[in-house]
Amino acid sequence: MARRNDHSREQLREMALLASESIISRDGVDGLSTRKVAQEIGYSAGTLYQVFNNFDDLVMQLNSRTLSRLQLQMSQQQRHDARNRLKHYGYCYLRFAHQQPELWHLLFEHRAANPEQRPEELLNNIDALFNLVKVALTELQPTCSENDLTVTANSLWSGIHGIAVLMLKGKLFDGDLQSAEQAVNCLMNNFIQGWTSQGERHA
Amino acid sequence: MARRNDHSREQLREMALLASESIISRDGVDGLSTRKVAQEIGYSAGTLYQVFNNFDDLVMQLNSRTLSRLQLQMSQQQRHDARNRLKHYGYCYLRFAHQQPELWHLLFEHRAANPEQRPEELLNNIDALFNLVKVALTELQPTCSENDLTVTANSLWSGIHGIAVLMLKGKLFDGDLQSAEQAVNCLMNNFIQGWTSQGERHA
DNA sequence: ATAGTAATTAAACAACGTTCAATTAGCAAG
DNA sequence: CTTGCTAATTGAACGTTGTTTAATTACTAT
Repeated sequence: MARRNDHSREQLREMALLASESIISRDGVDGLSTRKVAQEIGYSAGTLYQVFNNFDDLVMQLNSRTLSRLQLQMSQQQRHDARNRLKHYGYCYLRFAHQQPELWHLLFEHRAANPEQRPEELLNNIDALFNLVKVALTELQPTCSENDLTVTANSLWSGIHGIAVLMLKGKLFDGDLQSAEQAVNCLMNNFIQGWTSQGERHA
Repeated sequence: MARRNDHSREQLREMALLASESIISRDGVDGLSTRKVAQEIGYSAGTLYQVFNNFDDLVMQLNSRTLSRLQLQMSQQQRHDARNRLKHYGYCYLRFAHQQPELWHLLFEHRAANPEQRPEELLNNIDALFNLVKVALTELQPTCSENDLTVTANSLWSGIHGIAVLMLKGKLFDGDLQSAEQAVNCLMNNFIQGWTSQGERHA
């Protein structure tokens, strides 16, 4: 029996999340289980329920970490030109999905039994990510209304997300990064070209 | 014990797939199980393995049906104008996802343990769907090369797919159909506008 | 009718998330 | 230093899951 003061609750949480990431990188998303995590950190499965509400809670907290890592990668090395910055965001997103397909899959494809218990941290990180896109778009069209901006950012970024999804799904883009990057490039170029072309705005 | 000549193999398959769809619409994707299907058709779980290689095989065959239904919806009521046809495809795709979220989720989000055993029928249906898009794009740019056409169709359709994914995910677009349609409209307008604008092509 | 074949089943297996009574460790008071 | 209380930890149990297999049963052909 592990002693009671060996690790604090916070340490336990940290260990469990770390172990989870290790298990996922070894056995894939479907290889993650409470019993494996428990064994890896030297506790029994029941103890995990002192730290997490349930399995989905563990996954959510894992996703929070993943998302903030992604956000970090995207927000660093800012380019001056808004156009190139948007492209950079798309490539970052894609590269992240390609480098950590399992964590990415868990982040965007996991279905919680009770979606209501999504931690705020995760929702905030999503918002922060979308704001990066909106800021860049604003620079391209300073006169654009807030509402149109939101729709446009949503549309464009959904597109990038779709490319990442289908890249990992494997069939489209031969599942390789380069051809997916080509798709991001194509989408970005045409979308931005259309959006900034004189005449009517298409929000 | 169900009698041996009560149903042919093909009938059994049909019954199982029908029962599966019924279970999914009642209990959701995660409510689908071999035992439930077996019970619903009056056989034991083991018998299913005479008709399906495994659970994933059943899901794949279910997905084939779903996809061909989607393809049917998309290919009917063809509009003459290529631009409007593309939009129609997008709306169809979105509406289908919205009306049958569980089957749609199973179709695009299910991860087979062994992805190699995807039935050809499913792959063919995917190709057929993409061809609709490519044909419409060709009409917009008859001089476009086959390679550029493929990249463009992939990019555009991935974008539509991404919107559908995030609509069902619930957070973006408030999870409602109307605002997702707005996003499709935005993406389509800007993308097509950019792609058909004079000057450089962005494949 | 009987022998042989093939479909069907029930039971078993391993693994899953989750719960809970029992146990044990740590701390505080006497 | 011992005793008693509290709370962390555990192992076993429950109800699931997909899948396999030995035994049984139903049909067919001789």
